[in-house]
Amino acid sequence: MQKQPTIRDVAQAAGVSVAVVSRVLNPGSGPVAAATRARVNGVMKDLGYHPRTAARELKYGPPTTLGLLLADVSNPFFARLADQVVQEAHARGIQVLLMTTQEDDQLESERLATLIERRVSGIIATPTGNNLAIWKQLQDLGTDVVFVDRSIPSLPEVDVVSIDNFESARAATALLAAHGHRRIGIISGPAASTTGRDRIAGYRHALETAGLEQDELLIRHAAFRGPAGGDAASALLGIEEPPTALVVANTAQVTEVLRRLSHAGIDIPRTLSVIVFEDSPWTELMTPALTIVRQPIDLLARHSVQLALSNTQGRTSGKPNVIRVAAELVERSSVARLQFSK
Amino acid sequence: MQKQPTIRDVAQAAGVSVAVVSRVLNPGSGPVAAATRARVNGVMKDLGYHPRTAARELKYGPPTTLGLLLADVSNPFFARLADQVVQEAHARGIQVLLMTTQEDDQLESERLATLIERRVSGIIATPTGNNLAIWKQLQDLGTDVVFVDRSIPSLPEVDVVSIDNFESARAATALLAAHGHRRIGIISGPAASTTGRDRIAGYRHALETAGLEQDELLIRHAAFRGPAGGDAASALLGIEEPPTALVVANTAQVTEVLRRLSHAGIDIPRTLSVIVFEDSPWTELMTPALTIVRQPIDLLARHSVQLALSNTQGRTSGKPNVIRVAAELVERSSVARLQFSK
DNA sequence: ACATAAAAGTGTACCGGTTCCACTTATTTT
DNA sequence: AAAATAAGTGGAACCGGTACACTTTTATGT
Repeated sequence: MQKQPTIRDVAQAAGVSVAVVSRVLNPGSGPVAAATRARVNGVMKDLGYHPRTAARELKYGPPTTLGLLLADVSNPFFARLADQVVQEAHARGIQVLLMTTQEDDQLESERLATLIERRVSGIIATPTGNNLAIWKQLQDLGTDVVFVDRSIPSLPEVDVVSIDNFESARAATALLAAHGHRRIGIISGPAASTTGRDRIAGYRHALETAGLEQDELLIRHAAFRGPAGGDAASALLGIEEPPTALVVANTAQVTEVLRRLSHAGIDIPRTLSVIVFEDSPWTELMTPALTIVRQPIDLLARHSVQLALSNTQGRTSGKPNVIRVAAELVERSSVARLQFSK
Repeated sequence: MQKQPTIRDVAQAAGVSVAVVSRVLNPGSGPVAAATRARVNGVMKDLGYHPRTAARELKYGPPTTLGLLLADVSNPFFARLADQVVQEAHARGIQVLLMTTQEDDQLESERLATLIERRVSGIIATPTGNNLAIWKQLQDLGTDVVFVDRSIPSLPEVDVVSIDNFESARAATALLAAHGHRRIGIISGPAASTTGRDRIAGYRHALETAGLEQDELLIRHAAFRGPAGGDAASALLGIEEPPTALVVANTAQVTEVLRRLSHAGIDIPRTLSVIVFEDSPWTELMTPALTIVRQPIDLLARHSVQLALSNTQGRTSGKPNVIRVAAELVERSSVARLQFSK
């Protein structure tokens, strides 16, 4: 472990002032003779000098770090979002501080406190729905906050990037209705989540349009974590007149639901048609290949990063941006045409 | 956007010196009267004051940030590793800077430069295998470097945490041999990667022990990215005497391989038994449920974080730590007992 | 050749915390 | 009651860069 050289060590070794070294470090900040520049660069290399980001940041709060606060990263949807966000950020020379909330508001507030102390220039987050005061404070502090995937209705001034949840669920439900299904179940996210609610709304709309009766027993809200999805599936199978089709609109619970269906001996799509909100390569490898709603994660990531950097990169738009990108319904083999049985 | 209050603003508003405010901020750093502490805390809350991490870090390089440099995060294995690492780090009050290399040494070197400038206390990485000089420099600088999953043999002084690749591949191969298979194929990682090589070595050992002939045609190295896995699968199916069993030891290529097998009309396990290195919930939902090698990701994460923080947290062990945790072979239904055909 | 402008380089205050040391006041010891 | 000790607080240097104001050197124009 060697002692780290500072800019003053470099200046001394090169026989120039620190100001010149700083200029070499930041091209464009002032004139430096070519010979001097070369000499300083040589000394920096010899000494193994690297400027400290922390010292730099002290002067002007820097748009060089971005907070990414997700529920978790084990969920493939969030994982791929994180992957894309990191790539987008790196392409702009921005670093990403990754944090998870585990869907816990207490943890969320701790993470947010850390992000405040670090003075990150922007935050991309899947909010739990609480900690309103902190979110507001963040914005007052000038931090660009972007909610991705979900939002908080009582914070309308925050930018949001998500898929069109209403339309996605509507389209999925409509597809099932078009295949003759009259009893269509849905397992969505918690009623407290905007995604959960919006998808249910789209579902209801599709039923209405198709002239189908709405049965509250067919509508299930499940928590994002734990066995909630599986339990909802079991409950759905156990009602008097069980559904012949199911929309699994809670991405985090897709495998739980499928596991339960499998254990219950359900034959997809013969006894139950299924559409899932999930875009893992595995969905195509299943027997049968699953019909899915695919979220364009790359677009979500690109827009999120862009918005999270907007204030600092100029474009101080007055109104909050709400970007809804279209999801794609990919038809495969888990939806059967229902024979009119009665 | 309000102007951010500094410690001096707080001091003035509370009618004390900055030194006192600093002591309030860092309990244990000096005496403060209870009444004063309360007053200062009140002012901090009123002003919405939050100390800047950057300013803090300037004084003493702080063990408060850790770099996590992975190939990518869309691969579920890395995603879950990232998830666990973040949790472990947070539990210790450490933040995680997430970066990806896309398996590209150029990108890797850029990321490493950034990590040096940020003076992170530790780095957990899946190295591409190049950039030896930079890795060495990092260590000289006193950064705790931990390679996870893979390693670089020419850097024996770096800590490594991984599963026992040799033993895992040996056990998987031995299981297939025990089921009567004599033509066992393997698709592993690139020959340049330690995981790729170690797994092949374990495979060879199992064949030897079982008294089976080794056929180089049955051994395939595939890149981590792109269609390499699928191509290897096709090649394997196309040889004169194709295998009756296959070990997919390249986690990143599992779905690619399965997709190709599926397209080729292969019936698992009737015409081909399969064992994959992968532990997604989906493997259990496949038809048939896949026999897998499960990596204890939580252990990998825990040990990695621990080692990455070891220097700063005391324990300046002299020799590099090499931790190999056992992987678990989970038998399900994708391995068939081979009838003696000839 | 001389004025003038541009280029190159220097000194130093500053960013926002932390910490050492000096100093004052209260408490304890003998 | 005097001396020793402890508690509470303030002043200022410092961490490692950046940037402004300023001086010195070199180039340009007529």
